[in-house]
Amino acid sequence: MNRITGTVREMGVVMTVLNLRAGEQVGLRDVEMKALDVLMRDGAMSAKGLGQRLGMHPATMTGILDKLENGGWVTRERDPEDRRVVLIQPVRERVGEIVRLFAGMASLATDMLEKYDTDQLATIEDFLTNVVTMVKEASTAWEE
Amino acid sequence: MNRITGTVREMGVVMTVLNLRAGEQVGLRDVEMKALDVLMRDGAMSAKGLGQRLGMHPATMTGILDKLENGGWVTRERDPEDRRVVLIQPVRERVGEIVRLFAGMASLATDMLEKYDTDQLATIEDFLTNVVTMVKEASTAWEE
DNA sequence: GGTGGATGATACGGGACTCATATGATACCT
DNA sequence: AGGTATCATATGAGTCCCGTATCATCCACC
Repeated sequence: MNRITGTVREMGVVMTVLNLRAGEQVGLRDVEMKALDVLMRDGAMSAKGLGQRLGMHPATMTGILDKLENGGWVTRERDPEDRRVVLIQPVRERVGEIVRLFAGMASLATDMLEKYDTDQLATIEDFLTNVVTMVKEASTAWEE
Repeated sequence: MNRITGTVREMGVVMTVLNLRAGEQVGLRDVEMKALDVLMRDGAMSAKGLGQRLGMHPATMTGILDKLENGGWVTRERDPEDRRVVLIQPVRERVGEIVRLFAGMASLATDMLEKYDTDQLATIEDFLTNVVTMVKEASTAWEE
């Protein structure tokens, strides 16, 4: 179990590198790709909502969204329900570039997962879910 | 298994947020904490070696190391074997601050892992190891 | 054992990023 | 209708990142 924490730490390092490398392929930063990922999975949301999801300062979001909008990754539109709010829509065809970027890794991943039986997959999924909730708790514990 | 990839993606997002939040507690960035983590686990190494481990440009490393040295996180010393090389030593007492920062999460983690039996732990560890090698391969595939 | 070409780290400067604060528009409450 | 809260953005200061040039050092080869 100590080996597990060591592997998790190493995973953190290699994922940082992965995000760096992947980002330079499309001219985006880690947090910008994460923004697109969230938008693709959760759908359009307000600039503020997206900023909270990513832990970014509101003023920083403006800059990020300017860049993403200029690059054709997202569009901005006023929320008709509340005209103060700007809804961010991902441009799905464009974001497909990133999906293709990770296509190689995705196929490696499916190959890798095929080696596990159903019980093992359930264990893995349970573990990952636990990690996500744990990390979320730890993050919010530091909000001031 | 599609749920697993979704959870992994979400894990990427929450880890980005975690690193952001943890970083602002000690005034460091993601990559700087990763640098310290690598130094703590692998021991002292050259500036270049560390830069390659983290996928950072050499010139960027100089700035990062200046900051880490000023903050008392690391020391620089010439390698007697090859006087071009600068060996980076982590200052262990100081880096302990970061360990303490994650102490809460670490204890949550051990609690969480206790719920799994030996076989399940082996599965988890195997999975994590596979992820690390997979991510490494994907990263190096993009080097130009 | 001296010389030319590699290699490691850093100085410098330009461009990009991040954020605190202030501003303008809109919604909500009474 | 008036006052306050909320959302996004403009602005400017500080920081970060990297391409290039530079200096010191090593190594291979003669």
